[in-house]
Amino acid sequence: MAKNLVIVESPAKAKTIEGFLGKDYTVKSSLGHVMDLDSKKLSVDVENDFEPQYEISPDKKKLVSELKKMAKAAETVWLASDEDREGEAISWHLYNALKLNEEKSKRIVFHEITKNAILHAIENPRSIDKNLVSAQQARRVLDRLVGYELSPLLWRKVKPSLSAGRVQSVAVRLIVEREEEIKNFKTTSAFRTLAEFRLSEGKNTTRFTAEYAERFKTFEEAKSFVENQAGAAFEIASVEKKPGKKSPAPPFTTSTLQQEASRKLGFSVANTMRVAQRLYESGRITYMRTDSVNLSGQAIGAAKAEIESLYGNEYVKIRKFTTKSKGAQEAHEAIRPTYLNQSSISGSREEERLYQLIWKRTIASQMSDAVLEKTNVKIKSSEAAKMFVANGEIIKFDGFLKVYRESLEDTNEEKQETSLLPPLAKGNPLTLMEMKSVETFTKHLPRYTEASLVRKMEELGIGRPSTYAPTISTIQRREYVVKESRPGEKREIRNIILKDGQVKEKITHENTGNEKAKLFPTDIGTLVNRFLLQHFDDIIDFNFTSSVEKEFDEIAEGKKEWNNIIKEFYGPFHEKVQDTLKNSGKFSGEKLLGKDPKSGKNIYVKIGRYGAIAQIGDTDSEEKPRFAGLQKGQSLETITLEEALKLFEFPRSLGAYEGEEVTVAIGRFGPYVKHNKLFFSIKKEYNPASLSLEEAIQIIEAKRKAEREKLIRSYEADPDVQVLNGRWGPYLVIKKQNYKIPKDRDAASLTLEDCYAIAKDPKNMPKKRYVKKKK
DNA sequence: CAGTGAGCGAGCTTCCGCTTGACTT
Repeated sequence: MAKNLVIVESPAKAKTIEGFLGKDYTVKSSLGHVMDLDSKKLSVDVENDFEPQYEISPDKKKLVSELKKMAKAAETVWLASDEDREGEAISWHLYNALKLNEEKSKRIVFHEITKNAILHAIENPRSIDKNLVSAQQARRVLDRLVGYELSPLLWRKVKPSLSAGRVQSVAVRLIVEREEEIKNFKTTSAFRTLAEFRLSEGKNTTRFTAEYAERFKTFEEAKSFVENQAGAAFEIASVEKKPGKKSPAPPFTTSTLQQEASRKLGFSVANTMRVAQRLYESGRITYMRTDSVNLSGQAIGAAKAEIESLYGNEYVKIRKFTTKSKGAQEAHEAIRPTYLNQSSISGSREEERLYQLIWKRTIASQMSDAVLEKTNVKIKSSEAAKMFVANGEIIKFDGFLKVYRESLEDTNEEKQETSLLPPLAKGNPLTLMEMKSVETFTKHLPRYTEASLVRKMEELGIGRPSTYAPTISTIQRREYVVKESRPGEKREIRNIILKDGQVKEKITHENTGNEKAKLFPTDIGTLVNRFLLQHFDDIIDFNFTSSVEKEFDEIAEGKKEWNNIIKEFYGPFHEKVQDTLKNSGKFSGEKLLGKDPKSGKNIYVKIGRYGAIAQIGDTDSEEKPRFAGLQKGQSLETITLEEALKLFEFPRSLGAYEGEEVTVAIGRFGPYVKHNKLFFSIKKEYNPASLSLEEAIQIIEAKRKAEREKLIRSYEADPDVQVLNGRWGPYLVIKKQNYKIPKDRDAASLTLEDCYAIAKDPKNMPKKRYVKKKK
């Protein structure tokens, strides 16, 4: 057994470090936290100074006992978890879980995974920083108290299984409020007038575009302006040249990597992290969960050498970037290639593309500025009060743009038009080729994508690199928000065109409101947000996290006691929870839509136990109300009385088939046809509202046919065994238990013995995915 | 997810932040 045991957080890191240290060192990883609060209980003693009740995490029991054994045999245990709040707590928990003591254990930290940095760290050990551990404890306890008191309140007042928390509830709030802004946005239009010119004299026939400095509010104004330009004379009034420059973006952090991979490669946030993880594990890139833009000295040196050899010395510019995002803890480097001399790697297509993006961004960050020349030209018309303006931009030196250009963020701002300008001088007469006044509409703020939501959260200091992707998944899994693409609508655009001395009007079309993979709030998300805003606006305040972070910092500095901070928060918070529990009724978002014209009963929509429902009749009337679930795509916000009434037309009888009644209805899994106690789901091609008996029979017969073809083999000797054809190909059933059939076996020729053998092999057991919700 | 879908109603659900797992049916 080695004399020294070093414990880091990640296995990939452990492997690298073991290579640096001699045979006297064994390097192991803790795989993150090893202790946590029991998830089944509150596990915080609110009566007793908020003492947290930690336990060894169930999935870490084996690992901890293994580490304990190794620690016992070792002379010294080096606790080398990351140098931040969470890392310090991990070391402290290891210290306790492994039953270490002061003499036997040492705390070390390093910022670079190089031999020198590790050796230096080992020469300069320290002890565990208890204040930093207390700060982590405060963070942990606060999140538990908020999450585990608010969530059950939601179960009681809104709907079971919901959740709320310091981070996720703010993420949902951002999406809900953006949607409200969009709903309240009033589109207006104005007429932009663009003119295409060329020089009247000389050989250069390059055309260029200029925009008139005023926008017209009405079609009439625009039209009379354009008409007046028909006989006008144009000349260059001024030419102004200004130098400009562009600088490269800093190297990637988790958040910026997620944004760029989304914009440039179309990756979801979760996918980016999955691919980056693989690159990290295969030693291609540095750690992918980081908020640091810092590059190690070694990396900068390698980047410099690479740029020099690829593009030349004039393209090198060494830069030190500093992190400006709130609450950054900087335990790691920026995300960069491990070996900068590899501009590409071989792997899966996704790995190759993501790697290349990281390589380019890192290299570009150490390259020269791009040098630009911006030209602003003003053009005078003899018949107009204001000027036409043209903007040009030429790149005099490309610098970092040779390698990488950051994608533009999706905003509602119009991009300024620039065009390539011919050489122009003051006084040059111009010939008007064409003039167009085009109706343009104002745009609402864009909806969030996964990646732009992460950007916003980082800006607000909410969440951490390790939680961005999981948080985005959580709010979708809870059905607070949905990621969707929606087609836009066609919109008419009025154009006024002046060409060859004639003014014409023309209608063109544009597609507007088209959304791709954007986040939309659901009814539940909107309702929960409204509830939290009404009762706990302080918790979902955008500044809540940053203000508690300040307090955590003071705990870390030893200026405050962690349990006092929690006490100050918990008192009023808990009281509000109790008060809401007692004095506030069900929060269902109930809305009266109108009256049923037939019965005169009220029609409501609201959120029920399983989601959005419509209700006909009043709860307190003698006759019980009837309920019907809303269809996919319908929402409390937008459903009309007519649509709600239609929901009550189910179940509907279509007539008889084979002497049995055929009905159509809508269930938990969508519309279905019922016949002779059997269910047949209705595919999207059919409309359940207008389904005819003929169509229903088609559906029934199609399913029967599939059923008939389902049986591949059965065996007389054992009727419990069947080989069936399912949605994913052939499978085996023995006594209602399903088994996979290995790919190299021919399903149709399996003997009964083969079937038993297949069933015995545990590899063929169906995977029980973590199906938490059974029903 | 290898068949589901309605009435009863007990028991369950939940946070954030560290890390990878064992697979893709």
